Amino acid sequence: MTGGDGERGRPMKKLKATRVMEEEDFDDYGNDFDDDTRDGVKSEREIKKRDFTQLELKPDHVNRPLWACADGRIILETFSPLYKQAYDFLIAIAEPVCRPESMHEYNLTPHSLYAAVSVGLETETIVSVLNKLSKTKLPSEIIDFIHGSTANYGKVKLVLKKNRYFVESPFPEVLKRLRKDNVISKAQINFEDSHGVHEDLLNRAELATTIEKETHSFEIDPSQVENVKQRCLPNALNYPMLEEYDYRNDTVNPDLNIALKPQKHERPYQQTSLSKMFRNGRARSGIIVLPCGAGKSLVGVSAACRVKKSCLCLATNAVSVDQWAFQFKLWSTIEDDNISCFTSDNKEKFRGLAGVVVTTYNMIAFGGKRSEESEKIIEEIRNREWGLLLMDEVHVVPAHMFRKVISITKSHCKLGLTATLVREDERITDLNFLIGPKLYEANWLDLVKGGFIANVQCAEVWCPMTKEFFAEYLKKENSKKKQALYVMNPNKFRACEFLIRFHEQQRGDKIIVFADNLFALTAYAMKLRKPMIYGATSHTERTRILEAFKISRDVNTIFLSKVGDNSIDIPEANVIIQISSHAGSRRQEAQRLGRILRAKGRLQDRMAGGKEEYNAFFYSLVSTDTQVITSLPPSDSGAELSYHGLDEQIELLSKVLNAGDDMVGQEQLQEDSDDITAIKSKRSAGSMSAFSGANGMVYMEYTTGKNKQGHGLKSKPKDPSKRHTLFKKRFAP
DNA sequence: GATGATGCAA
DNA sequence: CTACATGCATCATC
Repeated sequence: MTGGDGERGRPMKKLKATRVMEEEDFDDYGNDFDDDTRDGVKSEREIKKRDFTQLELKPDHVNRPLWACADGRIILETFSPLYKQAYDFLIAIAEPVCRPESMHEYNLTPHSLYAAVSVGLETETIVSVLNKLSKTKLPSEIIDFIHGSTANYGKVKLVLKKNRYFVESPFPEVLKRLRKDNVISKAQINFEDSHGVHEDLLNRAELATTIEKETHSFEIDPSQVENVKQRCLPNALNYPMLEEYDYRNDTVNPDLNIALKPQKHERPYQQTSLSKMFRNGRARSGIIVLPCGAGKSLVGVSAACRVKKSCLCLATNAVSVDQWAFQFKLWSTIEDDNISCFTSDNKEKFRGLAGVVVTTYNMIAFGGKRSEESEKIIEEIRNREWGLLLMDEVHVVPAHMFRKVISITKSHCKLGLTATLVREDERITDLNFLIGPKLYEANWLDLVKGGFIANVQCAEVWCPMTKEFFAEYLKKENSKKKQALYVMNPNKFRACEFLIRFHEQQRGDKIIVFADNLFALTAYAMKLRKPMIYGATSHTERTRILEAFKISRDVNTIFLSKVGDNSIDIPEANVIIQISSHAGSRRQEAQRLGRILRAKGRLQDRMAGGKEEYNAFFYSLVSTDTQVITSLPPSDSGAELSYHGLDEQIELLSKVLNAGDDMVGQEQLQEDSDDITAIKSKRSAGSMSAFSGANGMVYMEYTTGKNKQGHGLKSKPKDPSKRHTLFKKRFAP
């Protein structure tokens, strides 16, 4: 770790190999140095790395909350009185690897340290605070690593001037070194060393300050900006380029008349995140991580209000675009003339010198033929110099889209907003250099405690396959049929029905049921006579159903396919039931979880106090094939639920088996779903107590909201004392 | 001018 | 890998 670039890649690599508890992947920056190719060697070294007996304990180690290991790993005790301080500190300097209940693991990486310094922590502060918190004497490797990773920070800047990009530094030797690099030298436009530089471009005042600071610079090809930035990252040349926007002294770009409305105030954590972005009167590019429902849009609008220059706001779809425009008008004093939406069916062009344009990533990055109208507006967007590029839901946009967007638009400052940096593939690997370092990540638990987001009850519901279904399941080769059997498991259906009834009738909740499988979605929705929305549902139909869900007391449950993951906004819902054949992707879960977090924020405002109460629920129904129920108990207690009788189940089974690969005819689906929306949800006065003891048909594994916190979505605490009081455990696992 | 079907892209 | 969903453009219809 003390050595060159090759060494630097190692802590990350190691971590991947040793990861046991979770598929958390924060640290892969495409660093592919692989010096341990033979597995045997690897594991031996691994064992040595895990041997901490050499570490020197401080005498008062009991009072200190963490261990810092020579390989850059940091283990934090969550029960320490200093936990809170240590947590805040670690989140700023290291990447979270794994956060189970009592011990958290973090990893120091060049990137995490880069992010730390970019939000204002100094090298010596990092070392001394870490030392204070550590139970052991800090290994010299770690100290060297921190120094090495932070020493070059701030030496090089990327500056946008009159639509041209310059690499600037007060250190000529640094620039010289950079230009020796292949990628960078190719990107350079003017070869003569431009001390005093581009005089033609600068007015006298600018020139004066340039000379005063003795700044040296060279110009680079705008299309190569991304490559140059990447070469400068910690894992390559290690001169990460600072992108700061001195917006107050920008006399080139016209000001935008915008401010926060006087009565609107940021919440503490929103202020904190903004304070990371705006330091020393400058705006820096980066990513802010806030849970859905914690008010990301206010952060975005606030940022625009501080910069007071033209702002390009990008969202994932047209619905989102309208919402952003609405948020701007809601929170800020922006005049209607100065804000415009740009989507395929709403092409407003803005007049005036400066303004806010809200559009989609697609619209900017679209490669195909454009309508004449679009072409004009796009041209306008290309040619403009944007003060702020606001990028929403940065975690769902593929990297290539960013590349395109960032190379097409010219912005002084980029702010990425996201609910989670959890990813399932490499798509957002590059966010750190495409946008900037993570500036702030809110602590979920703090927001819950503060009543800013919902206190979510998360439960995994294990539904054993019935004998007949499981028998067929084992027989089938066709994976499609297998999946159908899995998801149509009658016990799962009954669990779903039970949960819907319970929440509708006992608590008056609003429920969303997610099913990725269209066959299951339609089957469930039709059997339970609930409205559903899926891809083929028309736009008008969607709004009709959502409106009913929002307003009507009779429509309290809706079924959604994947459409609901991104594009549909349903602030009313506070219960989610997931029917997935396989455990859904983590990102998807986090996203869905976010839906109900938002809702509850508002509810919680209304009913102050009572913070122990759960006010949102997240269920994941899972078919288990590991245990087979030998016979369905013939008790009457569950008779009000569907598929109570064996006959019914057999009938269902044959339906599932007979459903061809084309499943059910689409026309019929369309018709039926139309009917469903017209039908009022059936209310029966059945006693709920009958269900809660029901037949031992389901085993409910319950995980606390606390453990779902942060990135631990998949953790399964085993403590039975924490089970939901609602459910009585019938079978031991 | 809204609405819907269709094709294309990624 | 497939299934599902998306957004944009164009043409046709009411």
